[in-house]
Amino acid sequence: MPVDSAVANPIAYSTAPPIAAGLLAWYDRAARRLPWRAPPGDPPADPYRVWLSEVMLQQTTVAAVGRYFAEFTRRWPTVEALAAADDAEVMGAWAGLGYYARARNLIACARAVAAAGGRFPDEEAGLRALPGIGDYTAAAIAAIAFGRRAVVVDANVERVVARLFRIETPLPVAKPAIRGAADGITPDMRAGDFAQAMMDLGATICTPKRPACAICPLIDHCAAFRAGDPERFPAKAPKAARPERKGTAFWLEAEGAVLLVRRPDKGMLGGMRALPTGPWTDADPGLAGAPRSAAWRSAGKVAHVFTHFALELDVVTAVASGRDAGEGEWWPVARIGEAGLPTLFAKAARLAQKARGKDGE
DNA sequence: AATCCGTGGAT
DNA sequence: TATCCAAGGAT
Repeated sequence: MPVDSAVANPIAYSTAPPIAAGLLAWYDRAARRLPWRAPPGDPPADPYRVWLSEVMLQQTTVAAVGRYFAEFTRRWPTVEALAAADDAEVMGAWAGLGYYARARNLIACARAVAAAGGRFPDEEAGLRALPGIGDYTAAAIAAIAFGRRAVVVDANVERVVARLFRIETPLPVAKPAIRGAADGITPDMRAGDFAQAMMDLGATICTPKRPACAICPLIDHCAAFRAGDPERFPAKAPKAARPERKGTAFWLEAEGAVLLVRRPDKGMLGGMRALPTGPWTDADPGLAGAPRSAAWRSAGKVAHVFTHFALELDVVTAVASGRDAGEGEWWPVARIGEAGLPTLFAKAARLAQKARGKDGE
């Protein structure tokens, strides 16, 4: 197939449309070197690493992904190794990275691929059918790991394209038009490099605020630059206000261990270890939902902002005389850092321990 | 189709 | 400090 030669030949853009040609020439000079990425013009990176990085990078910055990618590939170097891992180990390793449905889907996807022989599908449709792989990720893996021509549209591409063509329609209504425009500039050759070049451009030059148009390789093609208003694009629909909720987290200690629970798979922080909590509501729920009645004392409050609401969590502590089976999981306090708590509960745990330390000990 | 789902860095 | 926003997906 011409796919392989397209990937292997770094000069294959010479006959590409002008925008792609200019962008690929820039990419050959300026590509960011990233642990999961093959250098420009090189053969594609390992599909497992491409897939893992793409899932981690969903709505997540390159800087945040770095050490998680290193740790995951160290512990699970292949898709078969990841498929064989315990769920709790993987969820714990993901703790702090956010959007935990990604970790649950990551496990399911690894097992589906391993069960099918350990090779990822090399076309968009097959990839799209796997858990946690949507339109963007399917296109990205097909292009980056397999050299397929695919229209890869993430938030960077949306911004670059909206500016190039000065698309006035606000997101998300503009998505089909933006995808059509992206299709129109996607070359047949080096589709993976082109996709990564668009994302590098969006991340380093065509930034949301104060884009560095003076050094942009596409300056001669950009309608928004010509009009003098690139920062206006992409237009976006106004977003809803963020409500505030209140809740209580319970730190129950007995014999040097603290009671942890596993949250339900669906909903906030699904599938993660956590401190027991009551409801998260408009009004302060007090001690509703306490794992048992006890002399609860407040250690203070933790503020945490999620995507669609802000939470103020009152952290209360108590010491129990003994452990009851079936309440949850009694975790050694001294090793709480290894429990894989999401950030909200890691903050709450720090506060609880600080308060307990003051009490005496 | 609109809503739900985390976190931390940049501005 | 408050707001924005990032290599989106599932329902």
